[in-house]
Amino acid sequence: MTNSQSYNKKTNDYNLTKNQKIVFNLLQNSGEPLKAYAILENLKREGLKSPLQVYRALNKLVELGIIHKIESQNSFIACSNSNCASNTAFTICRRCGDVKEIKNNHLFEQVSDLGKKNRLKVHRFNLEFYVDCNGCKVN
Amino acid sequence: MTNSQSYNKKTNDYNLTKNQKIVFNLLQNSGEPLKAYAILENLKREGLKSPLQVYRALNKLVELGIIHKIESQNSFIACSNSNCASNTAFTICRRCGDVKEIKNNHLFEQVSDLGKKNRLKVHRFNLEFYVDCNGCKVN
DNA sequence: TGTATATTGTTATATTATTACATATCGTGA
DNA sequence: TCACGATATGTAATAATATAACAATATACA
Ligand SMILES: [Zn+2]
Ligand SMILES: [Zn+2]
Ligand SMILES: [Zn+2]
Ligand SMILES: [Zn+2]
Repeated sequence: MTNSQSYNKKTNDYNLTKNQKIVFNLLQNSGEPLKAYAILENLKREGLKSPLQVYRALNKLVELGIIHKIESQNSFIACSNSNCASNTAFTICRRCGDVKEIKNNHLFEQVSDLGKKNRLKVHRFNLEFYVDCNGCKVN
Repeated sequence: MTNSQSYNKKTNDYNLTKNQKIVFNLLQNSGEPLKAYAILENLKREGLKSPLQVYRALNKLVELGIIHKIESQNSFIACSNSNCASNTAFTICRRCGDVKEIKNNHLFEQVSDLGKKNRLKVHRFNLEFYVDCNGCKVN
């Protein structure tokens, strides 16, 4: 790749299996959060037939840290951060639900520091800022 | 009350209705997160009969900020913070699921500052530290 | 090859949450 | 006091999300 902004994680980087690949590709191409049953609908043409096929792939991809679950939406989004290391930070519009992953290493360090200062043995964290997004702010 | 640590929010402080009161009291007495259908089971003796009665009460209590939803568990816990103002911070044990609300005003300010520094119009935030709790750390 | 591990396919089922609609209660101003 | 709108309740049905159980395949690798 010529440009770090256009870098996308490759499915082969992780030895993904067939189902894992097609689910991951869909999420990466979508760029926005998708729900499991929406993914299933989308991928019926690719041969997926049951929810479990989708959930199994999603669970594995979450485990690898290359997608994240937006718990409050039961949706899944491809990681757009090359190094979030399973720590996650998002903005979520409280009106339209638009989700963006925060890419700010300084913020990640500061949140980790907050955990340390509170003497917590933090394995990972998840931070969600509920905001008015640019599209909704004006209304 | 003689002691701020023993202070519990009173149902009457919020003009709660009958169903809201019994759900809130159960959560406050429990002290740990409960799931909607577990609440329903518990409160059948109090006359609750349908999931919707529970969900309606829970939604209202969340809106008031006196309980919080732990999204990753689909569970609900009474707020143990007198002033979280709908911002929330928790530790969640990644092994046993034990949840504790963080009471550290300084932390809340710092996280709010992180939002401001990122030029976000933050309505509220939710921060989850996935930890090994004291009971599970030794294992 | 043999064997353990991981993945897949499929059906059924469990869990979580909302829609729809009828009824009742509460607050407030005429 | 009454009328009215807003809020809360009761109930049944159903939607949306997720997992259990089990058989069959594929993969890694000693
Ligand atoms: Zn990420
Ligand atoms: Zn928006
Ligand atoms: Zn709280
Ligand atoms: Zn624990």
